[in-house]
Order: sequence, then C-alpha cells, then structure tokens
Amino acid sequence: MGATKTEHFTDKQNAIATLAKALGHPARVAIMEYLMKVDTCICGDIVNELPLAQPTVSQHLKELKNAGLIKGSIEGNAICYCIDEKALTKLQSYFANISDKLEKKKSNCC
Amino acid sequence: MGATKTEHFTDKQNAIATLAKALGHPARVAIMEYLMKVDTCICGDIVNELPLAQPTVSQHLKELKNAGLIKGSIEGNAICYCIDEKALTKLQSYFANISDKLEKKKSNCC
DNA sequence: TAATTAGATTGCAATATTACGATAAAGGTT
DNA sequence: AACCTTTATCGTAATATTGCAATCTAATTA
Repeated sequence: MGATKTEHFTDKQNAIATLAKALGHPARVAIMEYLMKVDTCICGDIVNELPLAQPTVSQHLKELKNAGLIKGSIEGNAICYCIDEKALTKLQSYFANISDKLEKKKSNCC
Repeated sequence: MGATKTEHFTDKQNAIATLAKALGHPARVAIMEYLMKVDTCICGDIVNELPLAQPTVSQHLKELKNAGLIKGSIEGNAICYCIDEKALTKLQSYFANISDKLEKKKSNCC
C-alpha cells in the first residue's frame, strides 16, 4: 500500500483532487501568485524568486503543468510559463458552487 | 530533505497550500461531497460510503479536521462531522479573486 | 566551433503519505 | 458487570514527495 486508490472514486473527484494536490505546496502557490503578479509572463526568473534550487523549482513547475494549472511555451533559449485559466476556472466554480449550497443550508448542525 | 520548507513562504501561501493539500486526495474530496449531500450531518456512515477501511477513513477525517475543513462534535456514542464553512469560504474567495484578476488581464501571452 | 546560458533529467537521501490489521478507548446496551 | 458499537490510535509496509548536486540537452553568443 501507500498508493492512492483513485479507481474507487469518480472522475470529477479525482480531477478536483489532482488540482488541489498541485496547489498543496506553498512553493507552487507562490509560483502561481508570481505568475499572476508579473504581467508579461516572464519565464525562469521564477527560480530567482523562490528560495529553492533550480532543479526543485523545475520539478514544481512540471507538477503544475501536469495538473494543467500552467502552460509553457518555448521562447528561444528560455521558456515562458503562464497560468492556464481553464483549470483555475474549474476550481473557482467548484468552490463557488459549494459555498453557494452551504449558504442556502445555513448550518443545520454541529 | 523531504520536508517542505514552509518557513520560506508567506503565512497566506502556507495557509492556502494546507487547505489545498487536505483536498488533494479523492477520498477527502468524496468525504466533503458526502457531507454536503447529507442534510443531517450524519456521522460515521462515511465509512460505509467510502471504499476504504475504517482506520483509513478515520485518518482522512483527522486530516480534514486539522486543516479546518470539517469539525466534529460528540453525539453520544458516535461523532457528528460536518463542513466548517469558514475554511471553504477562504478557498472560495481565494479562487474567485484569482479568476477575477485573470479575467481583467485576458491572456496577454502564451 | 567553443563557451555560455536556460532549463530538464537523473539519482539519491530524507521525510511524508496512504492503507490497513490489530488494538485501545469510551459510551451504550443487556 | 459483560458485551456491543463506534471511533481513534498504534505499528508497519508500500509508495510518494521534497530537495538538491551533478549532469544532460538545446539554443545563443562569442
């Protein structure tokens, strides 16, 4: 054991979990926020921005990319990373929907 | 190595990462959705609902509780778990804010 | 073409997570 | 009191994640 039993859950649940997991590390949250802040989606100075070694940052970028939260395009020698809106929209609407439902129920217990 | 370097990131980034991490497993997403679905915040039939053994579910519940996403109250012999709205509101507004900013920028690259 | 630069990949050590059987703890029931 | 029910905890095995030094790859410049 040790591996997540994804096959027992719905695709939607797995999808949300994958996105959430990708944001489940402060470095990756910091990367997302940095990409938000910088207008021109600057590339690998993310490494200079973060308190982590280059291979570590590269790994975090890869995970964000695999989850679909960012996308990268080759820019000559460098690579330009930026936020993929689709994934964020998915998260946003998921939580908006939950909050909405909770609002309507208005704490009927605990 | 192996441990996350939380001390290098802001409290906010760590807070979001903690919440996201807690939802970074399909079983925990499923628990949240079940708690949403069941009006009377029924307790330990979560175990019956999930395809995991009781100790495993108990562990997932503990993680959700530590992250502040759910709260539990003793109900005689059993325990009544339900969603803690505050944490979900935090997530909801975080993603709403990001989506809003992205909307205004409207993809200036990649 | 050689040297440089940007970024990914490899390999490895340290630590964390996932899952569960066995068992404990606490309240309810007979 | 003896027993059952519900949930938590312990111990442990399997696997995943985090982080980095060293190295590799590909484009850039000298």
